[in-house]
Amino acid sequence: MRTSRPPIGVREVANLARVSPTTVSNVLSGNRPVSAATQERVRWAIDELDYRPNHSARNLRLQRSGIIALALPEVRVPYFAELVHDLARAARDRGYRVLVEQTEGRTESEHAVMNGLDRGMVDGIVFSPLGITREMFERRRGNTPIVLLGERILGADVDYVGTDNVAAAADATAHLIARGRRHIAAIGHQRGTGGTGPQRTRGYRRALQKAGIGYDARLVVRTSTYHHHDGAAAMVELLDRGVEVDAVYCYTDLLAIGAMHTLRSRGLRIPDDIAVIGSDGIDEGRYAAPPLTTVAPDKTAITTSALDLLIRRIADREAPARQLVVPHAIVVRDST
Amino acid sequence: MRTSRPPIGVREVANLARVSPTTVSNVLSGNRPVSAATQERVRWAIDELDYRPNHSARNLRLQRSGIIALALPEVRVPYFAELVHDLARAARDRGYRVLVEQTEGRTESEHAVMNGLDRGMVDGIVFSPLGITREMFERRRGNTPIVLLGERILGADVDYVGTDNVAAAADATAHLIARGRRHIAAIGHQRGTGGTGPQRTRGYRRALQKAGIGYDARLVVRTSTYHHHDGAAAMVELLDRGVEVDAVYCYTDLLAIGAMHTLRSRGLRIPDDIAVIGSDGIDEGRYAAPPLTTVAPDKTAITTSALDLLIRRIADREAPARQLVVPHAIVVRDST
DNA sequence: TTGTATGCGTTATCAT
DNA sequence: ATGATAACGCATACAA
Repeated sequence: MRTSRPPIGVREVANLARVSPTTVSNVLSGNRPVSAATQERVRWAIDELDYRPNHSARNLRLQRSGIIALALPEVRVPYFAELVHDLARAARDRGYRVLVEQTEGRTESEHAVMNGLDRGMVDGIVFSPLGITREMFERRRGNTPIVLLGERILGADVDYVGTDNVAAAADATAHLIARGRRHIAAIGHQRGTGGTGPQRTRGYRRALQKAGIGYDARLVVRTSTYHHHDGAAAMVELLDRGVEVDAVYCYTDLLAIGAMHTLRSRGLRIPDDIAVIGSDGIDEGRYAAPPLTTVAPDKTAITTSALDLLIRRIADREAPARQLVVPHAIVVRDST
Repeated sequence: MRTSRPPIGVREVANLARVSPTTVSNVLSGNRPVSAATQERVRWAIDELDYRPNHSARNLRLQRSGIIALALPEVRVPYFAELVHDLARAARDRGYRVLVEQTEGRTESEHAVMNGLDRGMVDGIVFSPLGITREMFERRRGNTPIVLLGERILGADVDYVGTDNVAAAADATAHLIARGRRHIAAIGHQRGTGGTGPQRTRGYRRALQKAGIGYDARLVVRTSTYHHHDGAAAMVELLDRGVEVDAVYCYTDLLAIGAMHTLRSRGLRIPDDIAVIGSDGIDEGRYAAPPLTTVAPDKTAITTSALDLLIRRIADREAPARQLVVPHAIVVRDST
């Protein structure tokens, strides 16, 4: 079994087919015309020896790896899992494979990603950051092409694809207001001003103001991450504050599902007692109890645009940076 | 900005530090002792030039890429997303990165994975197959180390990590029986005899038999995949068959959550009217309505064992193949 | 402790 | 249409 054969390279194939390595290479790449007869001999030899090109050598020569990295906080968060899925699909169609790099919120990892990982390991990076600042970006070393997702670095000269977080939050909140709710809570705020959290809080406040509803800080609950349990815990905290609440806008679907878990266990009816809207549009929301209303970005647009920008940037590093904003839409289900 | 500097290699660093490329290499790898003074000069030069080793070149030389592939049907299925997460974490600790290869159930993709993808692209593959047969394995070309997950190829000389599917199914069924249920359905069977589906059906039947409960084919529903909607649809079909049912064993948690969705929309109470148990132990189950009882494999054991086997196989391709069975346990929640 | 020379497997340039 | 040769950037065997 598993007998270790000698390594087969273009040379071995060339010898067997009685041609030069160059010709073998050309048969494979189609870079130069090769006569039909020669081509057949070469293909036969390739098959005979079960030759397979060596990726590393080809990379070294071509200065490209055919791999792009997708850097994100955690794959096990469904939104990111779906992102990996979509991007891997789109990438495959364009001849790329996807390496997954989890930052898990570590600043050190985010730095490493910004600085391009190892040289030659990937041709480009699609990066969904948590806490990248403009300063971090500008101190960036290495010139691996990179496209930022979700979190815009204001004023930075960098390719970016995302949604309008402020508008999305305002739309979500307005949706609840349109449903007749007046005591609307928000779950998912985070400290700082740059991240998506604060942006969403801004949209939330904007919608309240537009409707003439006063802002009550006790209705805004911070979370450290965006998992189920954060949403569940935040909802417990919110209820325990004793403020009147008849609706909740959650900054991610996972938070919303966690929050609904708490509501159910407290015997509260959704949406009768409290309406819930999430944000992300993950599949899990369809099967939640009740099915979750959510403000969903056009995910296909995100992945294909990100890939397009990245590939353009790989081809031309001097091209002007582009910022793309993809549309979002409210998917109404039973939770509101 | 983005000015394209000349490429920096060991040579450039060596020149600036007034040493040979060898010494630079040694400073980086620690393979040979280097005097403190020299070391400092080299490090200074590295920093000065912002030198970063070229991955492709190093790979070509060392015949290793530092990347392992995780091949699976779909990342967006939570069980697999959690697998990616865990494996990526474990891999990072051992100096590997993870490339995700989605087969999406295509036989052609599974073949490609079996045959080792491109030579030199990855050092090894962790493969969670859907429809690999023993014959496919034995015709396998290429000798990229591979570890199979979940689905055992009987009699094949291949490294493998998985659970005892028959026992897990029997335990799940027995759990329902212990809860006093007698009309137990099964959702998730698939055609054939080799896959995990048929194995679980076997365990299900075994438990029924042991309890003296007759087997009724109308209680077994096939699904083509393992998504929410398959579970929901299967449950609709099951209820429409008009057979008496007081419990359901679903072959994955996603199926179970989909099934519960149908039950809720039909106004059936869980577990009062129908108890539901799933299989996988995904996080989503905790927040389902009601929280889902499940038979969960020791996921940490799976990922770390798989990685151990793979690394062992990378180091020694002649080592005897090992089959590892990791334990499973029933996590009791409210759905039963 | 450090340096010189070679080759990993491939493709591009320059020749024929 | 095909071949000889060099070079991608690095790490090692061999020398000093």
